[in-house]
Amino acid sequence: MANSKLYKGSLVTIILKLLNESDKMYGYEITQKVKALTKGELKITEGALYPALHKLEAEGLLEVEVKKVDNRLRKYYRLTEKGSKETVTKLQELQEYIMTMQVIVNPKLSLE
Amino acid sequence: MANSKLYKGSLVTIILKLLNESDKMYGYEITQKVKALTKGELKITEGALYPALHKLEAEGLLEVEVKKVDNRLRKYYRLTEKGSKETVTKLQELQEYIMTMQVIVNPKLSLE
DNA sequence: TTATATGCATAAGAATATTATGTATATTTG
DNA sequence: CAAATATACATAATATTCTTATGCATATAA
Repeated sequence: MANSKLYKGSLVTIILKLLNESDKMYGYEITQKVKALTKGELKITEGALYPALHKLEAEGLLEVEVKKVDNRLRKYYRLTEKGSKETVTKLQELQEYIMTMQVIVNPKLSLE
Repeated sequence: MANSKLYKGSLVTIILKLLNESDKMYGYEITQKVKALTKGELKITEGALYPALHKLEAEGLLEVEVKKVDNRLRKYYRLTEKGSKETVTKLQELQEYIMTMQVIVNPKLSLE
């Protein structure tokens, strides 16, 4: 992915969340969407994205539909039911992660 | 570290921030401090911590002072000036990371 | 006296990402 | 019109970071 090492481990969460919003997306579209949303801050590399998509598919979280558009292939991915559930889990984990880090970084905060 | 994969990449930020608050700390103390702050949510493993401390020392961000307490060794680490500067950078990166992820996760937000 | 806590360390392996390629078509630019 | 850039997928080699498993040693609690 990009610059700060903190993004390590976030890719699956990002993919699942985007698919949860957009119904179906193809790989290249995901890279462009993230670049646009983050004003170029975060650039997902193909070497990370495609293997991640394949793994999510193998795990049954995504399903694929191949289409030919403008004489070029597109592999559209969409969440399975299992993928939708996992999305909820991943988003909860992200919120927990953020809260935990806030507590460590801001000594005035504390967890209940 | 622990459970959610999101913590990957966060260890250095955590170490630097804790040392920035506490002046000097030793390894075991760091693991206990994090466990206490996060109510057990996050457990830093020794296999991750000690190599990280050694690396930060090798990079000149930390300096060491060995002390014998109760007949047991303690290696106290404290930030160098370079380490203090890097702490600021790492905390900024954490805030950026959190903002970026919020934008991706919450479609109603956007970056300026 | 046996387990747990304190305190350090490293090696093997897993997981995740970067960098570098490769293939192919479409479109923009000089 | 040729060359560069954009679109679209893919994988292999390498780097980075962490988990798990060990190992050593002393102190304290059960």
